[in-house]
This record gives sequence, C-alpha cells and structure tokens, in this order.
Amino acid sequence: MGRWEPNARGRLMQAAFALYGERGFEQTTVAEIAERAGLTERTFFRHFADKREVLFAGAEALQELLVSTVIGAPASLAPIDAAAVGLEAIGGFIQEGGDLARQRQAIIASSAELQERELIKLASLAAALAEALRQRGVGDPVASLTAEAAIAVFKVAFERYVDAANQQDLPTVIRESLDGLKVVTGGHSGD
Amino acid sequence: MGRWEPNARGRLMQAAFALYGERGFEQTTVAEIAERAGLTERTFFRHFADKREVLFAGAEALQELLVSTVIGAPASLAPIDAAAVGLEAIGGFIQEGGDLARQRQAIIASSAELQERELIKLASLAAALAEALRQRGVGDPVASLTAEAAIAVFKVAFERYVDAANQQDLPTVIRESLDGLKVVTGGHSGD
DNA sequence: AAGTACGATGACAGTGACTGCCATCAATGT
DNA sequence: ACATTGATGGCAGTCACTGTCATCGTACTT
Repeated sequence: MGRWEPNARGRLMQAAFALYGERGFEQTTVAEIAERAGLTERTFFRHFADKREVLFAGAEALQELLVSTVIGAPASLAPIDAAAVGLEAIGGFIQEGGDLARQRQAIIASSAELQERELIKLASLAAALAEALRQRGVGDPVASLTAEAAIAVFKVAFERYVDAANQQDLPTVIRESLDGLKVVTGGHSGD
Repeated sequence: MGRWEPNARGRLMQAAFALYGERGFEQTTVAEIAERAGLTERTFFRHFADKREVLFAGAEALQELLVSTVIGAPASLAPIDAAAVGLEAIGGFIQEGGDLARQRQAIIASSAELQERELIKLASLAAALAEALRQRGVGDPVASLTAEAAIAVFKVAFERYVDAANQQDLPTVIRESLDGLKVVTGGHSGD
C-alpha cells in the first residue's frame, strides 16, 4: 500500500499550505509544491483534482459531521434549531484545529479563485444540510430556506470569529449570530 | 472609438452564449467563440477577464439596481424589508429579460466552474447589500446578517422560479420565500 | 525464496486558458 | 496630409491539467 516515503498526500498538503502562505497562491506553481514534497506534478494531480482542492481536503468530513449531527438531533427541535446544533458541532470541530482555520482563511482571503472554491463548498454544505432536514421530515421549501439561512449565519459567524482579536468561542458566536437572525427576521427590533 | 464591425463585445457575448448552449461550456474553446464573432482569441480576453466572465456581464448593473433601491427605500422599513424591496427590484429586472435568465441558468447548472463564478457574484451582491444597509444606519452584525439572509432567500426563490413549469412572478416568489424565512426563524407570518 | 499481480509513481507529450509584447489598422483631431 | 489614439491581430510563452505508458515497490502466491 505505502510507497517510498509514506503519506504522500499529507506531504503535498503540507507543502502547498506552506508555499501558499509564503509566496501566495497564484505565485506558487504545482511543480514547486510537488518538488517540496519530493514528488512530481503528475502525482499531485492524482491526489487532488486541481491546485485549489488541496486546501479543502477536510470538507467531506465536515459535511458528514453536519449531516449526522442534524439527523441525530432531538426530533422535538424546530428545523432551524436542528440546523443550529449541526452548525455548532462543526464550529467546535473547526475550533479544535487551533489557528489552522485562521491561517487557512488568510490564504483564501488573498485569492478570488480560492474564495470561489470556498463558496461552492459552503453551497454543497447547504445542500447536504437541506437533505438532512428532509430526512427529519421537513418539507421542501422550508428545508432549502432553513439550510441556506443557516449557512448564511455560519458565514457571518465564522467571519466574526476569524476577525476577532479577542478569543471567542466559535459555537457561541454561531449561536449568537443565529439569535441575531431571528431578531432581524422576526420584527422584534424596529417595527 | 469604433472599429471594423461595431459591437465587438456584444458579438462575443452572443457567440459565447450560443456555443455554450450548443456544445456545453467545457467543450467550447475561446478560439471558437472568437472565430464565430469574427475576432481573435486575444481580443476576447481584452473584453472579458476569462472564459466564464462573458456570461456574467450584467452583474454590475444588477448590483447597482439593488444598492440604489435599498438606499432609496422608505426609512421606516426594517432592514430585512428594505433588503426585500431591493430583491424584488432585481427580480423584476431579471424577469424583463424573458427566458434569457432560464437559458443562462441552464448553462450555469451544467458546469461546476460556472456555479463557482455565480456564487462569488452572489457574495459580491451580499457585500454590496450589507454596505447599502449600513448607509441606512444599520449596525454591523445586523447588516451582514440581513444581507446574507436576503441573498440566501434570493437564491432559493430564483431556483424555484427557474424550476417552475408554471409561470410564476419572480418578485412574488421572492416575497413568499422571505415570508417563509420569517416563519422558519421566528414563527411570525409575513405581513 | 522466487515469481507474480497490483497500486502508486515517474516521464512525456499534448491541449487550452491566459498574458505580455509589439506591429498594425481605423477613426479622429490638427 | 499628418500625428495621435484606441482597438485589434499575431506571436511567443507560462502554467494548469490530462492521457498514456513505462517503472517501481509492495504484497500475495506458490
């Protein structure tokens, strides 16, 4: 199973992460990543679909955690609150990685191409969340709306979490942001 | 100002739209688009930043319409409802184009690359909407949350509009979707 | 232990998106 | 007429990404 040096995929990820951080994403060639990892360009593309995907390797795990958490949430919860439980779960998971998420986000913020990839991953997350809600028996317009709104909340919360100089708890920020959305849409504030 | 044949940019857009529809986005080369337009590949890239951008030429106009509508909305409206007025405005604008939006969406749906570009355009729309809300005096977490939620509503509504075999009014679908969000998040029914 | 099958990697050629550079052409102003 | 300006053509070059085949290391078989 193994090969010359083990963990080729991990070495590629590490090399890419380092080079993207040092020189910037666009100024880094795939050949350079492969060279630093002791491999060839061709092998890079056997492990990752394209130059961007190496930064999004953990996305499937995140998606599975979200889906399983939402499906396993108490049946008594309203759709939006079941979604919230899922969001808090992935928030906690992300936080376990320490500063990795912040460094990764700094790289993504520096490249429009990477932002595009990030957005389609979030869209995929929303689609999976909607499907999980349907498995809870939630009807279709509601499931899509709840999922999209929940991901929107996650986006805002994660941005606040990354920008925060003060150490904030990501699941808490997510919960607060969701409460903010409820206020905004419920008409309690200004009418 | 002019050149050989007028409206080079328009001819490129038309050629690209036709070829993407006939053969598919990935199976079309920029050289083919330029040839059909009676121009060269080099000239294509002088008018459009990349192969995808030719499909998103009207995005700035849409964004300006959204921003000006939101800024000009009655000051008495709550942020989410000011945003709604803006969304309905661009909904009406899109509807004026007839089946163009549907054909365009069919092309986009067939390519992951194009979906990525669509998503970043929507994110740009959300950022502009948040800024317009701030100009209305809305504070920062609320402005971002409202903008992201509004764009999420727009995404769901537009998808329903495109899928609808029955002719539905896009602004109406948008309003109904927003009411759906209000129910989902707060339990109020829309007014 | 020798042989064999298999999965991962290397090597190489090729396509196509995109860019930089310079020449060229058409319209405009003097 | 002449110079200027802006759009275009032509060309070379880089780089992302793919298809194909040879090769190598490992594991399994005998």
